[in-house]
Amino acid sequence: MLRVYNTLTRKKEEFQTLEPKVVKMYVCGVTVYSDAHIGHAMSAIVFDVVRRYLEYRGYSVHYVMNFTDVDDKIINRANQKGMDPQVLAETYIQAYRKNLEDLNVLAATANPRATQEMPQIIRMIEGLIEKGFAYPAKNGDVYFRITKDPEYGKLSGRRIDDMQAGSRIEIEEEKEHPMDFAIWKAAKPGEPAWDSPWGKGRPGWHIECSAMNLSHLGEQIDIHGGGNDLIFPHHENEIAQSESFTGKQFARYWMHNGMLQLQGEKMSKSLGNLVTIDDFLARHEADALRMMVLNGSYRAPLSYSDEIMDAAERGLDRLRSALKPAPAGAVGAAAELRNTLDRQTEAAQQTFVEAMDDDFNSSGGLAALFELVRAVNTARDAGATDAQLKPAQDTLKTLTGVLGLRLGEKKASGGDADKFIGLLVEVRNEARKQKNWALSDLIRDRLKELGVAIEDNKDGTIWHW
RNA sequence: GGCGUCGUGGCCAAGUGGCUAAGGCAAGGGUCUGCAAAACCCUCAUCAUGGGUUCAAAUCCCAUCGACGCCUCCA
Repeated sequence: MLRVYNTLTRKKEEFQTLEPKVVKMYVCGVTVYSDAHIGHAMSAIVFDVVRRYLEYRGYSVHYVMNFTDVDDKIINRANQKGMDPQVLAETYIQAYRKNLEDLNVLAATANPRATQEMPQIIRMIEGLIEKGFAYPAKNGDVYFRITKDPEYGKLSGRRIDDMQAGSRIEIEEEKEHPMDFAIWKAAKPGEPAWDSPWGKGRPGWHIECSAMNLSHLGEQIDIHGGGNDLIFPHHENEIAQSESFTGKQFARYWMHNGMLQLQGEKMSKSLGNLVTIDDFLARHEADALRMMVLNGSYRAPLSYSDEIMDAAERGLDRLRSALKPAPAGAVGAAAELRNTLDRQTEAAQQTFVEAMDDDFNSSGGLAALFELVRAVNTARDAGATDAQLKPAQDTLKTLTGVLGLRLGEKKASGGDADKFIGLLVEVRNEARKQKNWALSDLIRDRLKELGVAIEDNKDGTIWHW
C-alpha cells in the first residue's frame, strides 16, 4: 500500500487515485529567465522518481509541468539584454529541456506555457469575477478577493488575521484587502500584453497554473508538486482560485520537496549562491546528482558540498560493482548458493517496494539495493557464472532504473577498442605466467591511464572502462 | 512577531512505542593477490539538552537550546 505525505493534512495518507490506475500529476516548473541551477534539478529529480515509481507500480501517469514564460523578471532581463521577452524565454526553455534530458528526467506528458493559454486564463478570470471571487480595479488589474474564500490559508496553515499583523506587503489602494492578489496585471508601456475584457495586460503568476491544470488535467487532480517555497503564496493561491472556480477539491495530494542548500543557505537565484546544472554536469555525471538526492528524503533540506558529491559518486561505483561480469574462467556456483541469491534478490525487491511505498523513501530503497549488490558480489566471488548472476543483476538494473539511475551504461564504450584491450589483457596474462611482473604491471598502468581498469581474480581477469 | 520542518555514529542518512538503532561514504583490522585493484569478512552510535507519560521511548507530551524554510519573486 502506497502512502504519501500530504502537505495539506501534514500527514502520510493512503494513496488513492480519482480514477483507477491513473494518476493526474502537475508539477510547477520554472520561470525561464536564466540558467537553471541544481536546486531546480533536485525538484525535477524528486518528482521524476515519484513518476517513475508510480509507473513501476502500474499507474498510468499524466505528468504536466509548466513553463512560466511571462513575468516581471523575464521582462526586466529581456530589457537589459535588449531582447524580445518571448525570445529570451524560448531560449531558456530549450536550455532547461536539454538540462532535464541530460539529467535523465523523463519528458512530461505536456509542457504548457502561460503565453499559450491566454483564452483559458481569461475565461477563468471571468468566471471568478462572475462568482464574486475576483474584482477588476480601476487601474486595469484584476484581484482575487481572499475574504470571499473561507478556506483561504488551509494549505500553508495561515490565518488572514495573522498575516495582516506581520505583513510587510505594501498596501495598494486599489485592493479591497491587502492580501488580495493580482490575477491579471494591466500592461505598462513596452510590456508584452494581451487583449482582455479589462484592457491590455498579462496574467498574474498564480492563475496560469490553475488554468493550465484545468485545461490539461481537468477540475481535479491527484498530485500537485513543487518546491516547499511555493506553498505560500503560490499554491495557496492556486487552491483558492481553482476551488472557487469549480467548487470542487482541486488536488488530493500536495507534495513539496525540501530546498537544496549551499553553505547553510537555500540556493536561489536571488541570493546568487548557486551552481547551474551546466556547471554541475561539466564536473560530474548526472547520476551523481540523482544519487545525492536519493540518499536523502525529498522533503528535507539537502546541503550540497564536495564531500556529499564524493560520497554519492562512490556509492554509484558500489552499485556498479555488482553489474560487473563474472571472470572468464568462472566454474559455476553450487545449487545452494544459487538458491540463496534467488532468495536475496526476491527479498531486495520486496524491501525496495516496502520502502518506496512509504512516501517514496528512496534512501530505504537504496539500502535494499545495496544489500542486493553485496549478494551479487558474494555469488560472483563464489564462482557464479554470468548466466547465474543475470537474474539478480537484471533486478538490480530494473530497480535502479525505477530510481532513474543509468549507472554509466556508456553506449558502445570502446567499440572496436574492446577487442584490442582484450588482446592486451591476454598478452599481459601470458607475461604474468612467465612472472614478467615488470611487463604486466606496465600494461596495467598504461591501460589505467587510458581509463581501463584491470582486476585479477582467482578465476581470471576482469577489465572495464 | 506568525506559520512550518527538523536536530540519530567522523560525514550523509533510514527508523516515529517493544527483536541485536537499516544502508552508503570515510577510518581501522583481516581474507584473496606476485604486487595491486576490486570484492568479501570483522570493528565503529543509545538517538540536541532537561523534565514527564508508559511495564517499555530515538519514537508520545512539555520546556530549553540550535538549524533551516515560508510570511516578498523563488524548485
